Amino acid sequence: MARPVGVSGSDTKQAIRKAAIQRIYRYGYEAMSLRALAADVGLRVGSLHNYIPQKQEFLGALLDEIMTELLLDFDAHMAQVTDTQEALRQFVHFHIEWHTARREEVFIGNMELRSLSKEQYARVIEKRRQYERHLRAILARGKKEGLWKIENPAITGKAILALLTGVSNWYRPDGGVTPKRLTYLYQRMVERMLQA
Amino acid sequence: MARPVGVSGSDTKQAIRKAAIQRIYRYGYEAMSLRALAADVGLRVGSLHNYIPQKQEFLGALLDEIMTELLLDFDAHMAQVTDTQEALRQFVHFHIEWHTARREEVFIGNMELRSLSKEQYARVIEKRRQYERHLRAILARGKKEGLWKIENPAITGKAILALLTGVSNWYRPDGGVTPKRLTYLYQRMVERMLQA
Amino acid sequence: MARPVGVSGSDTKQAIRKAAIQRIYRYGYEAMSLRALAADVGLRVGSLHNYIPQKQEFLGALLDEIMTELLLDFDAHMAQVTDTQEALRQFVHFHIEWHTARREEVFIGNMELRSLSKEQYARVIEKRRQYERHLRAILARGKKEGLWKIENPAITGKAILALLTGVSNWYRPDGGVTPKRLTYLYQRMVERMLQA
Amino acid sequence: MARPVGVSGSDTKQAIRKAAIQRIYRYGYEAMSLRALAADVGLRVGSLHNYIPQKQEFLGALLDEIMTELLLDFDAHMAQVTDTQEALRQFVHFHIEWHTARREEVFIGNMELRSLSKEQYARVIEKRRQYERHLRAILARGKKEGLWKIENPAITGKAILALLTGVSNWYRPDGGVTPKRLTYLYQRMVERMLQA
DNA sequence: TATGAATGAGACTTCATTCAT
DNA sequence: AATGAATGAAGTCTCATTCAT
Repeated sequence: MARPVGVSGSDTKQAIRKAAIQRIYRYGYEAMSLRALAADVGLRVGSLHNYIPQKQEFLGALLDEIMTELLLDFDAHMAQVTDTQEALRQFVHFHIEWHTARREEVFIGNMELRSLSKEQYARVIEKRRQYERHLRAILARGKKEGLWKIENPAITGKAILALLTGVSNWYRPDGGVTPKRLTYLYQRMVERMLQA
Repeated sequence: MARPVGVSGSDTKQAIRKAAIQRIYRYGYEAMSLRALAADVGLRVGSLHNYIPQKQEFLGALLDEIMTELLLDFDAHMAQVTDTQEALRQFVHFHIEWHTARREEVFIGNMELRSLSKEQYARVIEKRRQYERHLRAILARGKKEGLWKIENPAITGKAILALLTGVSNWYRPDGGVTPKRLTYLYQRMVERMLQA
Repeated sequence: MARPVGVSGSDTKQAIRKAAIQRIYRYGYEAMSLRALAADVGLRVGSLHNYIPQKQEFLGALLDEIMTELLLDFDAHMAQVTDTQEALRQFVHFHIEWHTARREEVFIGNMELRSLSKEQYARVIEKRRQYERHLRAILARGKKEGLWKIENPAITGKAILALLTGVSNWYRPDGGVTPKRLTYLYQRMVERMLQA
Repeated sequence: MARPVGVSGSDTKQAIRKAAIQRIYRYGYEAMSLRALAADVGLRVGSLHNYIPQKQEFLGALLDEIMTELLLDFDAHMAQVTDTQEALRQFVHFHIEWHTARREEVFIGNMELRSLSKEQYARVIEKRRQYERHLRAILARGKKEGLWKIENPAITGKAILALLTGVSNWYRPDGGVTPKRLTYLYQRMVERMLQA
């Protein structure tokens, strides 16, 4: 059949992306069949290949985009921040906000690394490390400034990230805790963790 | 064909279990083909079905066993502990130890919940919650005793678990940090997080 | 979209024909995807259907055209020839010339008969037989005139055609042998084959 | 379903090979669907993969086997022959015999070279060239011994092979000409072609 | 005339599973 | 206990074709 009236490929592409994120989040990349994904957006599996020529490439591009957006949003968020203590607070703020607002994406960004090809993995993991470096830089500054007590900066960085990212494992938008409150609680926890 | 000399069924079963854990850990349950698993232990896929009648059931049993062992080991570890502060320290100790010694099992115990059937999920998640309740009980006692400042016990519990469990995402036995030292560092972090 | 400046539909049709011949020659009709063919001439697959409504019909028409041209060119070439010996020489001359100049077309004209529908096959094979009859007629005349020793005219005809057509399997225009020389060599071979 | 009573994999393998040769001969490799091939031997398409893990590899192996057998049979056939003229006669004899007895295999061995991967092609074409070299060696000997008039040995070799191989394009076992008679006719033709 | 969106059929392939041997 | 042969379902992907724009 030809193109239906009033259908734009760009809309469809977005719809596919959204549906894919949902499915990967819920069942995992391997368990996402293209047939089911197509059905989600009202297409037949053959039509999907106008948008997803290769499932594997699609995953790589998706994770790359997620990490790229994370980095860009982070830069924008931190642009004006100079004070180190404020930087840490804003890191927590940003991380919690992003990880609650874009919970699914964040989750698959962490979980489906293992489903990437070697090349894709290298590309995405580098962006992930870059993000971690941002946190470690803040921690290093704070340590130098004598603000915090940090025995092992590498482990402390990993620990804080695990602590914060854990939110995406259980947080539900309708769960009775606002992102604002969540942010506040985690800021306090992190600050206490680093108390001199 | 008859059983080769010197091979016992139980050994094979253990070998399969081990290989399966490795594969699920590395690539995920969906990505583990029984053909490949059979090859790992020197069998053909047909023979595997003497040990794994159903792939799905196998996963359920595996995760159930892991959680059961976790709970049993936990009970044994905590048997003699009465003091609340010591209990927290021992919780961290136990958790870190188990999550470094049995990293792969822990990881798939968290990740592959989504691959379980509804019934399996319910059974396993209940054990998981039970484990969480142990931690929450300690936190509640500490709060009541005025030891710690805990604004939201549920979230604090989730946070501590995320913090600790994160270890299994990056810890490598050959990475220069001993489990003992790791335990110490995390004990300190957790205690500071809860400082009054 | 409108027709780009300076592009005429007829040019495009010729370009498609040429590209199709190349592809069929190299990989075979079944292996020629219309997607790839479209790309060869700078179109998308959808646009191709303005020129090739049906792939199968296209092949039928292509082979029919090739055989028709072969027959027409043959008639033109032989128009003035009356002497029998000269006729054989000119047959060889014509065949070699056509089969080196239009190597790909000749090749697919022989090879892709099996990809035709029954009706197409009947139409094309009839033209092919007609061409064979021209040779057999020459041979028959020569036999009657006592020029050549021919024990089994049918087989001799097949043999000569196989001999000559084989050229299209290995001949390369840049291979160090001119068509003229090639013609001479094959004329001698054929004449010797028929020596009384 | 499990293995039916009285079925041996080896028989099935032979049946598949035979059916594949028939199909490739008739319709070409690209046009041979594994579904159809499976049906030919009473299997479902999935079962075929116990015998044909990869269609492409299967073709490569098939053509390689054909050429290998051709070379082996040739060596056996020529083992006792020393006289040059007799060698040529025996070459024709062998070639005609093989190309009538194993017409389909020979045909696909020539035609489906283009469907091979680069590596497969290299392997098979080398065996083909080896066979050609056998003929060229005979021709060279005859030329040196002054038996024949050969202006361009390379082309003469190609020509003779095309002449002889052409048989597989039209010969039918039930067509009224015995292989013996066919051999005789082609021996005569070839000898005349080379007359000094 | 050209495009892009869609389709349905069918391609090869992988998979978990079954069961006679 | 282990194998090999087979199955059916489903996987990703390709293809020729259609047609509104």
